Amino acid sequence: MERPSRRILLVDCDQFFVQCARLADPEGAGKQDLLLVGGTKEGRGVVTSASYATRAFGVRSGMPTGQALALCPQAMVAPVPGRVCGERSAAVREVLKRFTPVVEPASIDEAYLDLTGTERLYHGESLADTAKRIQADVLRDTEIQVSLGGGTSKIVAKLAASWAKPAGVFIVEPGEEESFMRRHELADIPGVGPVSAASLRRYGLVRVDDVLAMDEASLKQVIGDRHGAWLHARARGLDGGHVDPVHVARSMSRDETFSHDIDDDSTLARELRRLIRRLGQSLREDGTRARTITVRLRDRDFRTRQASFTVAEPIETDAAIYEVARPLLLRLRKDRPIPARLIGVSASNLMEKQEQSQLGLFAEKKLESDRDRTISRVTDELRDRFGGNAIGPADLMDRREREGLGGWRKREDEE
DNA sequence: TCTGGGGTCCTAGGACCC
DNA sequence: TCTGGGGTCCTAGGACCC
Repeated sequence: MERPSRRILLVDCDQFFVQCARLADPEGAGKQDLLLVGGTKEGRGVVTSASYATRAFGVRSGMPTGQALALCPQAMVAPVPGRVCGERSAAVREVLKRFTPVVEPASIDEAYLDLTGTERLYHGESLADTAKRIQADVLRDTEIQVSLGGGTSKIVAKLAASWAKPAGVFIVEPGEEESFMRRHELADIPGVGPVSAASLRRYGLVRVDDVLAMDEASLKQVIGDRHGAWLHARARGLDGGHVDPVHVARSMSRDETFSHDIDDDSTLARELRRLIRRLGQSLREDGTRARTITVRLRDRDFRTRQASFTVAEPIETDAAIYEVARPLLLRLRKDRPIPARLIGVSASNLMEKQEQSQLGLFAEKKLESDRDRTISRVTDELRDRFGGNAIGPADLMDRREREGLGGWRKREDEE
């Protein structure tokens, strides 16, 4: 028996950061056709999102802002309006949930919807008509313009959305997947980036057509079993993916590119502590703890190095994270002591609080106590109420030192 | 014109255990 | 005294996405 084909939509906000910047600043950015969001004239940023008018000049997102301004000197540069982006993203999601509970946010400005089984509920309405109603509701209730792609798989819906832009709807009917895929180059397929595309090109594989002409066995012989099976399916518009409304974070990270390279160990240590403060607060807000801490440095020459360490018992306080991170930073600096342009810290091996009661029993040394965690939550509340700098990390760390919990602050190299 | 910030997944080698 | 294979965990790096 044949299963009914799935009805999947991808809802994608058009130039999302540009729309948000205009909503955040209606009198300034709101009146600019030529608008770049992200980076500054002087700084090292890149364009996060470029308005459609600037794209006519060859501007693309990901391009250094300086380069974009060279192409389009009249453009206005606006910062990424973080708060507005978060609010509108959540608002769009709420509208989508009115149409189906199966909503999977794929990024801040995209979400997959699975409408399989809603035919009767919507009285046999076509997927295209449902998509148009979603589009109209989102615009009316959030002021955000979206495009929608639809099809029988996530990959088809995703590619269809790019044909729908801007402000359109594009549905690939069941049975039309292969002919739709033939319109594309392999590099258009999500997951085929510049490196894979270049290596496929060496085998004469450029368009989806080139892959459709091959049987799976020959394809596997050329590019390997794993990649062969993967590409064979994608070229036909097939992926194994389901629309999964439950998101579990795998990692959390904070990083920062400096306005000028930093070569001083104590300055780097201070930046690391600032990032850990932000990371720690996010972890606690999320109700998760981490077993693995990774410190990352990007050197002046853009080489990126990282060092990580896994502890037996998951941690969540700034002081404990710093205790793990500090030696990692020292090691990276010792290995290659050249100026750094970026420092980052990430937490992975995340566990929810309920999962972790068994783990700490045999840990040789406690990195944080229940009391530490309570204090750090109180600190979060104070920060929320009185602003980011009300209480510094030193307060907690000094206390640890007084009580002999940490040995890491022996060196006179901080602040 | 020098290259953001936040993520996910995969690979590969070595340690360690059975 | 030498020789296995399998499984899991940790670490480092890289491709890729928005």
